[in-house]
Amino acid sequence: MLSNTITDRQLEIIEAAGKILTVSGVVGLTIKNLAKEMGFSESAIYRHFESKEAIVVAMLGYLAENMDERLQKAISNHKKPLENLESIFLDQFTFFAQKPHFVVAVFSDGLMEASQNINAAILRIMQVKMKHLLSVLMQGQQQGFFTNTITTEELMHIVMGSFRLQMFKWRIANFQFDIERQGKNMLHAISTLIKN
Amino acid sequence: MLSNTITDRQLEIIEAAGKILTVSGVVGLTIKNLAKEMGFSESAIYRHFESKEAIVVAMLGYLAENMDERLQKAISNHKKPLENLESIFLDQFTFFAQKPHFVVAVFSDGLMEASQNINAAILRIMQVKMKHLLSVLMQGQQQGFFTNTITTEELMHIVMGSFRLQMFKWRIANFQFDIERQGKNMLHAISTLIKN
DNA sequence: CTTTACAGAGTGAATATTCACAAACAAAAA
DNA sequence: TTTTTGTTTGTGAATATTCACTCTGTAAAG
Repeated sequence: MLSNTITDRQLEIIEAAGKILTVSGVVGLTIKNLAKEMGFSESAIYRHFESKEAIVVAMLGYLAENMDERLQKAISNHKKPLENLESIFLDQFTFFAQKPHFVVAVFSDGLMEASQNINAAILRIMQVKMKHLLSVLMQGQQQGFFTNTITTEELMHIVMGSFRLQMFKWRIANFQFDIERQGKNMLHAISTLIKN
Repeated sequence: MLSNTITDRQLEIIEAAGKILTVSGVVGLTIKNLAKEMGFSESAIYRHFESKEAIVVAMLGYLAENMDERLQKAISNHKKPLENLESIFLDQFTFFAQKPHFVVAVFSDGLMEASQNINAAILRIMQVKMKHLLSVLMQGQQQGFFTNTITTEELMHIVMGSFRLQMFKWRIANFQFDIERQGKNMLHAISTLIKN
């Protein structure tokens, strides 16, 4: 849980790493490129992080924290489950639209294979998302808004799968279409399908 | 369409590459490891392929051809759309259960970033799958078996997304659960959801 | 005077690829 | 039958490049 009090410089580096990810992908994320982006030497990077892995882990941890907070705010018990589901998705799409590099980071296997720590960090992000999603879906089923013909887990699988595929498409299209618009369409289709 | 008549040795190398992918992932797929797996020197690889990229492209092309044939056989106009949908999925699960390395290859971004040719080869595989899926889903909608509340494309997105996520889960679980059984469960959930 | 933040030069390991060369074999020529 | 010629398939050494990371020095701020 150790709430990493990240320095300003570290945050700058994380953001530079993000920019590189967006433009050049995982293979482009090298210390050399990172140093160039920061405008100083390679060795200087190691003043602020002990390893490249630490940079990526910090970045993913930052995302996980951020996402948890955002989703918590997006969901409310006063709203109907369908509205909450909508909020989750819109929140995600808006967030990723602003920071597309996280799409590369989270949905990239190149990263996952790199190290166990990174792997774990990515899974943690997925779990954050699933935690909120599960609670909303379950509530929806219990209150009779969503279909009960399949289990909550199955429902979540389908919803998550659609979301991830949407992100994948956006990514291979080089972020060249409006993810918020497309995402809204997809969300609408899913809603139609799972509504009672 | 130049049907690459692949030599026996080339096929052996492709299969060795597959084995490496399953065990060590994309990062483990080096010429050195490939040579070790084949039991001869690194340079000998270049007797059979002009580059590492060519090996991967050949491998993916082989998969695409294979998949197209298999799916064509799996689908029949005499069967009901739901049965056809089932056949597609079961065929896929059985195939990937036998050759798990293709999961690594197809669902890996590390590979996609490597080169445009590889990228295109992976997309071609997706398109093969989507071609067959779309026809079955459309037929099912026209004949009133599947819901018409959303478009065929939206339907396909949801179905494909669920399939891909299933594969992802299997992969990060290191192929340690029965994909055919789990896949069948997921298929059942989807069927329930999209049936009229 | 000590700490911080950087630069510059360098290290070893890993990478894909190329090179000159050799063994095995086959077909054709003597 | 022997000799010649060419092809296939391999070896081992060397190539240039890239990578994450380290060591040493230095200038400035506290």
